[in-house]
Amino acid sequence: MGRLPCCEKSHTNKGAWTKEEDESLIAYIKAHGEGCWRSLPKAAGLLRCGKSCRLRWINYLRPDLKRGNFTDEEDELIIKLHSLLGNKWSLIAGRLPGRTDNEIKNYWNTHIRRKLLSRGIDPTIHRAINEPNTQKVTSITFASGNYKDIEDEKMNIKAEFGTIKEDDISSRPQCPDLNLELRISPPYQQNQQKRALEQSNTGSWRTSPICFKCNLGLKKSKDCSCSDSSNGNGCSSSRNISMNIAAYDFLGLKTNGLDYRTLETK
DNA sequence: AAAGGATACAACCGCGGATCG
DNA sequence: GCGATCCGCGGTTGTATCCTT
Repeated sequence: MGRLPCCEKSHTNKGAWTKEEDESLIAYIKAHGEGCWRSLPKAAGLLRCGKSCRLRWINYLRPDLKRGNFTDEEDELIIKLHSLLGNKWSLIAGRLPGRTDNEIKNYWNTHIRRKLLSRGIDPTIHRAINEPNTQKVTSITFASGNYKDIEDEKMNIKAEFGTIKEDDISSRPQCPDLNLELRISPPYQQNQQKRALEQSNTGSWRTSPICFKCNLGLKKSKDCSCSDSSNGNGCSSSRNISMNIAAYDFLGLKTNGLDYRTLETK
């Protein structure tokens, strides 16, 4: 069964937005707020479909958007996040304040892909192009990370999820470029009580009730395991959850004064 | 200076998941 | 439980601008 069109195509404008249309949209959203995109065009007096309005607002008109060139810092962050998340542009955008998924996607396709290719790296799998691709893996580079911290982190990840094989940790060449073959599985539940006790004593990150998926911004995932957290809220109310320290260290995001813990996912 | 190609990015399209009645 | 509807995402396209010849 096909979907109904999102709007009456014959009565809508397409193509580039005019200044007047922009102004109408901004004025309407300022007065009434975002949301209800389907009815917004009519209410705002725009001959556009709701999706078009939403896109225009989110990608171009929102006042908190950061226009202009991407910094090297942002470049590297995008590469790291892409190596971990793949083409999940909205999740990546959620870690870059003032940037939109569309902008990052375009930037990736026009700049970063080329940059990686010029470095001899396959932008899809984040591996050297001439390296035999026996297995798709997620590569994460901690260029500025402390190696001991990384080793601790690997042990912590193992303890948390119980799914990284011992030889993955001990037998890898000891180099700062961490190449984790991530195996995401239902979290390790057995020690939750013990960890809850630790939390009360130490406040340690390992005791956080927020699951790994939520740390990655995969809220409301069916694999989410923190819905039974002590406050009863779990991921469903975690729109403003700060990334816990472990996760953002793990992602290599704690860099150069940018505190990504404060960022929201959309 | 003009033509053609390359690049950048705004906008569109179709799909899937979430939500509602 | 099911269909209808809405929203958001990722891929793709269209077009303006820049660059090269």
